[in-house]
Amino acid sequence: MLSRKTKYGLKALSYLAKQELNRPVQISVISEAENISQKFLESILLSLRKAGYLGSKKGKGGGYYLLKETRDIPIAGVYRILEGPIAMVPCVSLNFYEKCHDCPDEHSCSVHKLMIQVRDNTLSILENTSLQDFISEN
Amino acid sequence: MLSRKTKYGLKALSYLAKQELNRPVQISVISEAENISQKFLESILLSLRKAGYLGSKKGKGGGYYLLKETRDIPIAGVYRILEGPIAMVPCVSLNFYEKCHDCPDEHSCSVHKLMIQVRDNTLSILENTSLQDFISEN
DNA sequence: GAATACTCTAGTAATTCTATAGGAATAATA
DNA sequence: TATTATTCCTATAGAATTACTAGAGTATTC
Repeated sequence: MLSRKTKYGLKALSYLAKQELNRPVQISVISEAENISQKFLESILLSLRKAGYLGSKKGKGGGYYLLKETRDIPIAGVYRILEGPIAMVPCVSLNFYEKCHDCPDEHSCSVHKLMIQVRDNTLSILENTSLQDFISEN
Repeated sequence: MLSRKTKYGLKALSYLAKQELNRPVQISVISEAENISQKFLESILLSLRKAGYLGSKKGKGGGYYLLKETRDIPIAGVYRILEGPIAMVPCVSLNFYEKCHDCPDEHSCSVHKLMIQVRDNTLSILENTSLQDFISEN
């Protein structure tokens, strides 16, 4: 299941994507519109800024805004920043690979094979879906 | 990411599926073969038995054994027992539906739509993969 | 310089995960 | 019947993660 962090992050991004002009939107505005704890959202938006998805402006009239076109933001990247690996087991992860502690040999592991399938499938959706598809109607 | 519980459960099932005769296998044998804590495995196998996947026999010469043909055990069901919902958000789950606390209206939620796609895709893999495919070579 | 809004570090409460402990119940066998 | 092997069941505990919260600090605008 998706953590709230990721869900909130996606909702915030789509909120920003829906703005007509790409003007800074304050955290408080997004948090109210999307029913998200303001302080929590604050930390989420900060991660997204550090990852290069958002820009920010301090002071009066400040806020967060998208740095790229919505078409150029695949969901996969956002997912990795907020949720972590897309793969279901670390030994199958492309970006966060780790050996499983209980498997002497990956190639003989039955779970391994199945999870490669699941990963490739999920990945193809998340990689091919951009924030643009995400906000368009129907 | 998959919990260890689910991973261990899948490994144990595939271990049982690989047995030539469908004779009871002791927990201790599986736990040693698959590097799983015996007590932990005990509780996992118990859940699988209660869910109707395994039969058990007590006393000397006892153990666990599969109740169905490997072809008739789709991974999806096992996943639901051990891991829980397949969907990434509860509001999109078929078997564990729950309203999201932060969404006044599901239909206007951008996350909702995407997660239906992800769910359908993952589901089609897990539903169409049986324990049989799982243990066959390559 | 006052008000506004993001930045950053820490901490904390709640929940879930990963087991572990210990004994009761059951079955086979000597 | 006594012994031994095995599952069954309940409870609990430590570790890790999640979901926030607090508050001081910094930059910007008016």
